[in-house]
Amino acid sequence: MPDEMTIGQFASAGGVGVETVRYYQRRGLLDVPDDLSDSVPGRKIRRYQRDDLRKLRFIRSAQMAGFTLAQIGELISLDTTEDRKRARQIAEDRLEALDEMILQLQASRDALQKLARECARGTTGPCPILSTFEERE
Amino acid sequence: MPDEMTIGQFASAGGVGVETVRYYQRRGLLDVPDDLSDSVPGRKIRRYQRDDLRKLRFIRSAQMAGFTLAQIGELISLDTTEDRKRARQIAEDRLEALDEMILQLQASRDALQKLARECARGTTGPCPILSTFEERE
DNA sequence: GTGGGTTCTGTACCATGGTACGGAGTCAAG
DNA sequence: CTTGACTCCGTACCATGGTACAGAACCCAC
Repeated sequence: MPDEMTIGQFASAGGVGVETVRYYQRRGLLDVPDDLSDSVPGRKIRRYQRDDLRKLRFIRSAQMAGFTLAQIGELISLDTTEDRKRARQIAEDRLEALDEMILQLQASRDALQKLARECARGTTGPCPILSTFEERE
Repeated sequence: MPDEMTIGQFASAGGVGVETVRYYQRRGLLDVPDDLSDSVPGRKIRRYQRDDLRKLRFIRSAQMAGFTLAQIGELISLDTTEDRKRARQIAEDRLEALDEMILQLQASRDALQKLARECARGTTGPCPILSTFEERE
């Protein structure tokens, strides 16, 4: 992976499509690099640095953690500010939501496993799909 | 909760809005009850039964488990058929995805907790937000 | 028997997170 | 010095999962 990347290399290094990179730029999550009119004069194509990649990967990870793009935007802008309190607040809110989500998912997981087992037992008649998710509220 | 419900009672018993019920009907996930022209002749307003509620709650739970409405539709239709194999397949696929999701979420959880702790320690300077999600891939 | 709150039907609109496309410019290899 | 791949920019389109009307009919209470 070269140190200066074109958008195509950058996107695939981050595991996304070129269009997605541009979308994140439109959303203000990634910034558009070097103004390409100044600095290196002969250059009309933008280059992306490792730092951009770091940010892009952050976006993907945070998304996996259930943050929306809007929240991710806030996190990124907090990264450079001094507002520790706000950053911590966001993290803790998400932490709480995440814990709840994990519990919920685990319950669903168990229900599904039960379903798979029920389905495995015996070979005729319908599986009790609807009842699998019942009485767990 | 009465045994025969109007759509409004039905929706709130299921924890959704009336429009959502209708949406699920349009999607074919819930069926539209008794044709209201035949059966009880004087009646122009549909009634929902406990069984419908069971289905509605199933939909919500399955959604929580990460199923899309399309998959849920398939599950529901399998519930009454004999295709145990297919039902089991779907359940197992989702089980796998769910396990992965839970792991991912737990990793994110840990990263976030770390972030919150970092933010708590010391009161000045930015929190290391971006780096929190780093090097865990 | 007249309100006011539901219901029914249809169609329109919304947010989120992308994906696609057209047309022009750029760049590196042969 | 052309050709083919990639970039830039704008705008349009997409799927998912709803949410919001409008206009008419209904139903229950007073």
